[in-house]
Amino acid sequence: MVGEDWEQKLRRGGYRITPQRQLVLEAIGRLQHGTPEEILAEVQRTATGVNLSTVYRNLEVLEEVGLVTHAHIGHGAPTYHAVDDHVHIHLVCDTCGDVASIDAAIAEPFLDELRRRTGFVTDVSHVALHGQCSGCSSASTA
Amino acid sequence: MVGEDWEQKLRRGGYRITPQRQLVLEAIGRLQHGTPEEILAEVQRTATGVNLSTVYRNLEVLEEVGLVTHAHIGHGAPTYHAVDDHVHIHLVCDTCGDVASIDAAIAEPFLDELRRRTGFVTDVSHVALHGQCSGCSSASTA
DNA sequence: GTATATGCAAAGGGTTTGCACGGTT
DNA sequence: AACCGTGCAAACCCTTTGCATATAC
Repeated sequence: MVGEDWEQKLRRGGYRITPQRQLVLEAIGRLQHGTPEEILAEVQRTATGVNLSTVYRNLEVLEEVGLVTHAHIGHGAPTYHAVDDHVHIHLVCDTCGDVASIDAAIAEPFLDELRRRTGFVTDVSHVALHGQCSGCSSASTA
Repeated sequence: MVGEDWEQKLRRGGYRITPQRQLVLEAIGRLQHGTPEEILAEVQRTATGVNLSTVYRNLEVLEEVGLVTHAHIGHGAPTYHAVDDHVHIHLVCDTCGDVASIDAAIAEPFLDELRRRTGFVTDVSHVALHGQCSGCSSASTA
């Protein structure tokens, strides 16, 4: 579930290994992706005492050591996911609210071109595209 | 500055023409892009009495009738801009915080491909890419 | 034993909403 | 005159922070 080296990564960053950190990491692994609140809910299925602010603090730490990332997929809370997941792009439908994922490879040619032209290096896992999913766009065209 | 048909667009949507709506629209035109707070500040250079909640309500209305759009470029407040601006993509540097703009045309081939493969229709003006600008990425590679 | 991490509660930013008044149509 | 829009203030959501306690090292 959670790789063997997560402890290494934390220690290398000067952080301690705590049950809360492990639980947060495992919760993300199980959920695939989730907001801080959702992650807390998942963590609390195992340990009810864990606090929201602990989740926030640990998400920050886990992100700093490269175990998780987050993407902003809408007006509300960001979504966190494990770094070792296959890298994907979020497609957020602003009409029905659905969030789909697609393999990030599809964007590589574009992002390469972008880097060539501007020097900008895109964090692929952080990409969220807004628009309309196929269902909603055909409904509004009809 | 503000096109001639903005009144038309509002009326067609069933909305009234008010000084506040005009001021918000003009402020966005002058700023090119800005958060609700920044737009309020610009509006208040002309009319001090205008309220933040009025700005929020009018941004929503102006967006609904197609006069402005917004993009989320970071953890904080969204950025609004006029629709008749040349359409651009935001490149947000997560290291130095700089936000660059680039003509959206560069993404068209990718977005076309995306639509072909998934049916997802992307709102181009709403795209914000996170990563590192050329300065920061060469600094961290060096 | 010491420094870091946690829980709790309060504070903080950004945004929305209820209500009475004022302005557009 | 009717209804929509505004200002004001309170409420709300999400996130951060101060502080005392607990825990990993």
